[in-house]
Amino acid sequence: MQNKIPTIQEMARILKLSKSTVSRALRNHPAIGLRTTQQVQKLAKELNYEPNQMAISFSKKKTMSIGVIVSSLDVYFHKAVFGIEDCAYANDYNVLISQTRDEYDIEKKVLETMRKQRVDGIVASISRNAPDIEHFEKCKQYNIPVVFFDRVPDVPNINSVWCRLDISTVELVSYLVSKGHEKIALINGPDTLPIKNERLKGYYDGHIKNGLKVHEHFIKVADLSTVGTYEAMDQLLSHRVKPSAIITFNDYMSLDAMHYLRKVKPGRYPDIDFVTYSNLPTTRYLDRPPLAYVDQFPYEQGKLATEVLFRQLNGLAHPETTPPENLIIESKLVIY
Amino acid sequence: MQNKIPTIQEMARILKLSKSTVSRALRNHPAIGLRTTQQVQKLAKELNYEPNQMAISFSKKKTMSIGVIVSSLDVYFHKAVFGIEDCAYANDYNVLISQTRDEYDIEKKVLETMRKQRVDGIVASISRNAPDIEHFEKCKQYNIPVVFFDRVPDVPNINSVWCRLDISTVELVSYLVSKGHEKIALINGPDTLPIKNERLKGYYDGHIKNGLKVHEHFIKVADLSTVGTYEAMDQLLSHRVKPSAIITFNDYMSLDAMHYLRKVKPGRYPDIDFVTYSNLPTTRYLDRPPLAYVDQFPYEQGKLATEVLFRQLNGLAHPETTPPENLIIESKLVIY
DNA sequence: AAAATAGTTGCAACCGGTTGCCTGAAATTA
DNA sequence: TAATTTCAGGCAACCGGTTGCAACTATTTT
Repeated sequence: MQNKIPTIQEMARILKLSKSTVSRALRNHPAIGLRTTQQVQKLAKELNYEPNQMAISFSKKKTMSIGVIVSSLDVYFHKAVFGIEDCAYANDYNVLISQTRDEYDIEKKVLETMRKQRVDGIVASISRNAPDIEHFEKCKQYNIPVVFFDRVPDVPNINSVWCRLDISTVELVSYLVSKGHEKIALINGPDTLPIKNERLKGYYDGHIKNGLKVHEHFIKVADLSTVGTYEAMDQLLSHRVKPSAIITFNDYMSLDAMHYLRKVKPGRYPDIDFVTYSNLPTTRYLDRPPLAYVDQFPYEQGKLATEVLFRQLNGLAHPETTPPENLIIESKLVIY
Repeated sequence: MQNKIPTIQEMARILKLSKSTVSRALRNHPAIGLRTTQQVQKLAKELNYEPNQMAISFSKKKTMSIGVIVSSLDVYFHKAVFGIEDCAYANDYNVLISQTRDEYDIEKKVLETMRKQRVDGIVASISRNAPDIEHFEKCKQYNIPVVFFDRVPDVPNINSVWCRLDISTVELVSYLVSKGHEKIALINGPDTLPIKNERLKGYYDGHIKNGLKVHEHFIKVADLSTVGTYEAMDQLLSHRVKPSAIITFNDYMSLDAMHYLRKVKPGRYPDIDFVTYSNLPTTRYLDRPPLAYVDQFPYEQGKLATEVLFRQLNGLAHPETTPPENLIIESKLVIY
């Protein structure tokens, strides 16, 4: 009942040609005559021939697909994926997405799966609690280039694209100072080893630049859970000296922090101004949204990282003339 | 410099065995002796042998991967993808995700790509404005089963998993009535042909059940843009008789509608209660969130759809005893 | 002791393309 | 006219596994 799926050999049989000729004719190989080429392409169209991608991948040792590893497809990385897709599709590549849920073990597993699937290259943002990147070592052996983005491990000799936050954080502090704030707190994310801690650096630099003294108890670290943020807020606010503005690690944290201040303990403390990083589109619907945020341009990061990846892919044959690339883009302070 | 990637033939050469023996030994084939099997597996471990998935896919005509087609990886479909992944990974399958951005042309393109990649099966939520599903026809020829979920075309003889909304919508109306509302509006999504319009049905049924008359001007249709929602709200509120409660198509729309009422035209109209469908986690941070929402269980839908897909995949050899499945799950009214 | 059986392993085809090299015919040049 | 070049197409190996079947050895049965 079901139609047979046409293959090259089938078409060769029909046209009484060899399959190599058909293969070449389909790709407009110059060695094949015009008449033959047209004949073959006509038949291919009639039969709805579609090349078997599996066979091509196998024979060319190229899957024409790249792997993307992110912690989670939240709004932020979703934007990054769009950038990656746009670049990949423009190069006729497919995209395989895997989420690590920020767990090192899952990251190792999905990386292994991708290697076994023989993706041609990988764009990755490492897990927050990955202690190392040795699991990426094997990609070298398999000649699979890797470009890290956004969360970039702090080791030499890798491809990376990331968005520096220190300068914008200084601006963030300056902005708050210009609004009259002098007691500025920072609730940072977990302090994991392989990733740079630029929010903290910018926080210090911003205080120095504005001639403010840093109060160490204004600096808190929270895991990224709601409860963790509540605890950090609790500690922060239980101190004698209370901040008048808080810089939070990201928008999810700012939501929790604001919620704690205004809903969990309403009226207990004077209101506080918030500023944050990245940006959830839904934040703008809040009655009192954060005053400002630092845009980290996830779309652009994803796109750039993929461009780097393709340069590495094309340069695989000449590794000596294709050194690793490390691109840094500047984040931007956005005031509502 | 780079290590060679070990293959079966390489190991066969080292052990002076045939490659078929090595191949079988690696998979614990009973016909292979214990000593040989152990020997082979020992060497495989030493060499870090990893089977070439491309070669396996090619020779078995199975890619061990399924395709997922959704309009966008927003929060809602993101949950669905988790359900799909959980089920797929449990069956040692990989997942390829593609977003259509709700455009028919992109849907056709990604579907074609997946077919060329020879995914073993597809789980799809069709684009909102897809006029038909004929582009899925070719999957039959390629023996690629398709399971539609969430947005299910209303045609016979397909696999589908969806969540009925009519009963919950009746409950939604009843809930609002119990809160004293008698003038209840509905801002629905675009009325596209292939997908059932259960919100509207439930809206009518709910009015009948509660002995309320339906005012046609309380029923609006908006595209899913912010501006579209603003316009619908504007029309709704410009009428002499104003609603005291509004049912919105989804949470994004409720955010825009509330924003319009409270921020764009503040104080102009008496406040209105909102209820909605699905649920953004960030909604709870609003000062006046919707009172209730209808949970559509995207995770469960995704998981169930994938289970159906695997049953279809396993039944491919016996299509006569594997009829299409159509599962319907019940949505649930959740009151904050 | 011959025959049947069970347990191992190898041979070779196959999956559907790609590609280096060869061949034969036609066209051009010497 | 013979030699050379060009053009068009075919042959066969290859990518790295899987699999049906044959073959060989050792053991058991008759």
